[in-house]
Amino acid sequence: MNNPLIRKLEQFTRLSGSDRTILDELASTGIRRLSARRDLVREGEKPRAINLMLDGWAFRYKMLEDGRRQIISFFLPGDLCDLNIYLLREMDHSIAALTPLTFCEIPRDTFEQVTERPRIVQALWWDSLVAAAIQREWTVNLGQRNALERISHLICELFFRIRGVGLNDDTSFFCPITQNDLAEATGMTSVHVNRTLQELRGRGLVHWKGKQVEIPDLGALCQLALFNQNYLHLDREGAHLDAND
Amino acid sequence: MNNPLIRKLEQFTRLSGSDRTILDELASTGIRRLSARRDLVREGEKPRAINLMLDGWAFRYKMLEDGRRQIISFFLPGDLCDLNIYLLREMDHSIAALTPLTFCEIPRDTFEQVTERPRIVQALWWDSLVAAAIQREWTVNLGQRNALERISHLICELFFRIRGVGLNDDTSFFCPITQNDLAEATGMTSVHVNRTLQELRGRGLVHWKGKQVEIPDLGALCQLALFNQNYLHLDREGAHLDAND
DNA sequence: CGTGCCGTTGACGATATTCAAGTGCAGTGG
DNA sequence: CCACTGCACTTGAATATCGTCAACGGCACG
Repeated sequence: MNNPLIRKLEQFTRLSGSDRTILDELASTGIRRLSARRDLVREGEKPRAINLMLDGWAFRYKMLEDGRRQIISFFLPGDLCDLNIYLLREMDHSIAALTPLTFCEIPRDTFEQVTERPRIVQALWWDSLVAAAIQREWTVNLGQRNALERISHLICELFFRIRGVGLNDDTSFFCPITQNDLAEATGMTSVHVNRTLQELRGRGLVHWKGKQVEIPDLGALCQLALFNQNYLHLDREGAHLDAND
Repeated sequence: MNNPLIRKLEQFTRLSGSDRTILDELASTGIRRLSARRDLVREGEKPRAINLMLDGWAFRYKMLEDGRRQIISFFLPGDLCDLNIYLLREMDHSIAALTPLTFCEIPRDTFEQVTERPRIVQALWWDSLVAAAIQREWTVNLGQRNALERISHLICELFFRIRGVGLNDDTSFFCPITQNDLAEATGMTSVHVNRTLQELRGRGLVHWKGKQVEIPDLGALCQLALFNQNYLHLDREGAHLDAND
């Protein structure tokens, strides 16, 4: 099986054959499927297990009492949600599938097996530090960037992350986000998202057709978005841990 | 010494005498002082150590190339920044003192001593899960709430967090944030922050005089802010781990 | 007694929202 | 095959929210 978690972690450090075996076992326990737009996890529930996304996209969201909804983050294949989440009594947010989704629920005990593997543990730490950095960058995005920059920045981030697990296609990638989702993720209305995408299309920076997003000139888009990829920590920072086999 | 980290962690679980001794030793190594508005950590630097805030406030921030600045989070006494941060090659954000600050730099080796203590390790995990939840809530705040709700929500959050380490004063607390800081934290201009605070004052919900913030009716403020404290996980969720001594 | 920071105010303008209606397209079922 | 339905996307006009610019007052500090 093609394990996107391995692919992602190897952006940090090269894993050994036995490391990969362990991660493959991890990713084959408790596999579940869910159709699009269904909740995997609901706010208020007791957390059950660690979820690992294998195929398809998902998103974290939170609703306000009056019905407003904010998408807090996107989960791509290879993404883990909330290591050690079972320490909490109840979830403070929900997670839903964006597409038909294949994921696995890793029980606490199973997960603790990988604790024996220092290289994997460090790679997982790297991953959660990056996840935290992404959340911080969303704060910056929502707080400081205007509509055009904000949408552009999100597109850049998704492209780099998708490329990290090898699911891109040169200058384009499959992106199942609707304009309404984009609105909920960027804190704008869908009307304004629509107009902003038209502006990007008009400038020749992004061609979003259906679920395929093409970026003819990534450099130009990054510049417009004030996108600095440093927060994704993609420069093989754990190279000194590389396995030799 | 009155260790605010202990105070904070005991919102999760009761610690034993020896747990507290270890945390007191932790909080007495590498003590440093910094005057207000100076950087503790700069974007681009190699991370050195884990920082623990002991006295005074600090904040994380990030600057865009064109000079715009977003405050990403506030650090109060007892707050730790970035466990395992030394896995990263360079910092993707900066941290500065908001007031004259006393903090300690905990080297990697020193920190790893506490790994022997399962109860402390779990409490630290709880703390970092809460920190992540706070960052998510900021995303919701910036994305969905309007100016009045947004400022109110931030005030509610700060009050609950300050109360968690016992630094509040019944219905008020010391809050060294200027209107300009508030603007950078909430993604508004300082002019609009000013007008929003006047509105809150006019409604009798918040009296912000100098560095003292009074909240006459916390319930009413929470209601206006659509504030739900569940994300702070303050209900002693680790009570089953309580030490007996 | 300046100097600088913080808070405050007014007038004006830009950015984004609201409301309402309409298009195109894929999927469903007669 | 075609009507029907629902969803995603699109458009226009009116409006609200928030930003910009510029100026002023109070207060602490040197």
